[in-house]
Amino acid sequence: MRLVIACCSVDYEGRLQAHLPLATRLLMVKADGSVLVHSDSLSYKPLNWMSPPCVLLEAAPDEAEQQQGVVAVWLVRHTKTDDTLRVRIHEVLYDGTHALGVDPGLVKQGVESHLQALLAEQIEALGAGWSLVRREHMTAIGPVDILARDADRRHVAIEIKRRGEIDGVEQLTRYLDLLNRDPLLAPVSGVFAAQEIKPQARTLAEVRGIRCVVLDYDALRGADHPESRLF
Amino acid sequence: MRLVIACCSVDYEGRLQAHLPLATRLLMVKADGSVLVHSDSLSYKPLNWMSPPCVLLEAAPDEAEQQQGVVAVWLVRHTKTDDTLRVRIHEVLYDGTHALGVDPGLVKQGVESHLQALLAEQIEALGAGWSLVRREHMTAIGPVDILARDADRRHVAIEIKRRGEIDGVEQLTRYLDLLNRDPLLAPVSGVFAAQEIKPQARTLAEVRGIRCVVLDYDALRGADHPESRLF
DNA sequence: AATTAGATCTCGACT
DNA sequence: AGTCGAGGTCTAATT
Repeated sequence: MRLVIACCSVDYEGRLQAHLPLATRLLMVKADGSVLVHSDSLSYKPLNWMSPPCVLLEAAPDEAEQQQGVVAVWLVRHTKTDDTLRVRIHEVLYDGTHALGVDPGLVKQGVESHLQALLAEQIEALGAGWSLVRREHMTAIGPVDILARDADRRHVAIEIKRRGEIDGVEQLTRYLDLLNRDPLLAPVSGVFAAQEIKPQARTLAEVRGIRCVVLDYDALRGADHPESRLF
Repeated sequence: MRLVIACCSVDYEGRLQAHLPLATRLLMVKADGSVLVHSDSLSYKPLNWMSPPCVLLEAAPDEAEQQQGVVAVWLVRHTKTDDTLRVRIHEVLYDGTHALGVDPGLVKQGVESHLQALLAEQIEALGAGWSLVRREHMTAIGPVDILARDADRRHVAIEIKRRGEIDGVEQLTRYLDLLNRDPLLAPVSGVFAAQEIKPQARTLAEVRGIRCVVLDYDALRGADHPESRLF
């Protein structure tokens, strides 16, 4: 990884056009050729960047650029889309290269798939006498997260989100429309389950007769496998 | 901005739990206190991070950590949510601080708002005799991008996206349902306009009688204001 | 402060 | 290669 602290201006042209006026920034060049331009605040997202696969060409400034004080020009070009990033460097304050090696990568816990697994194993948390039919029940327009039966053995389609918003209700509605056309399944009711449900989503769900359930991840995990924490 | 190249392991606990095994990485500490952990590949996104507002506490390793070769521990805590990032440093390969100053920020061109402005000014691009009623026409569930009239003076609601996907069609459908209940406006037809329309979105739109239009940003810009390019 | 919709979304999984 | 859905989404704009 090459790190350069430089006073520079940056222009991106590709899916849109973007311009960064002259200022001091961090330029990060990664082993895969990708380039990130970071300022000293507003974390997470670079001000400007180029994703791999791309190539970095370091060129000499032309006469007009030299007169404006440009000492080097980086031309970064995406090899598939021809998006380009042009960095005009006026002053280099630091330039260092460090060997980092391959990263073993991130281990995650607590995402939607875990919620789905936990709820499937504890389907009776939605009501006494409920039973699981299957996870990822396939339909013509995609898989329903969980298909279950209530205490009266009637089918229930369950859509699970970490954050329940309006498009999740729309998605569940499409599944319910489809499932209710199947005489072997109908009538199928709906449950919208999430760690957090937005007011608009709740309102739309209730209008459509879909039950909303707020999930407590820690409670589900604790009740199910108290010993299974990764950390 | 402080840059540290170090062999380290990282643990995040907050909205989920995440663990990074021991490896050499770049640690970036910004002026606002935020911390980013970057590897040498997979651009754009840090492996792990902490957003402001947060505080970095540099602590001495405890005995168990010392025996594992930990020479320093960074504890980064979000001051509102209590999310924490724990960086255990085994070896420091570089540690430098650079003053960058405030960044003047990014200037963009070519995003959805530009598309909307261009199409509003050239509404006749959708058909001869069409006229603009207004942009951002307000409804009870939010603003419709463009409300127009066709050659027969009938109302048309236009939803604009850079990439047209299924949720955009759902959004327009909700607007149309609502607008068609207003006797002063009904009947209102729909146009789904985007630089790119996904097949599923197109199919759903056509089933619902919504016309799909693919927008050419360069053509719209060129036809309207050939002299107004920012670059 | 809370909510909504856009993003050069990115990223991974699956077809 | 394209498509779809999730994300510690992030981020800016608006209420």
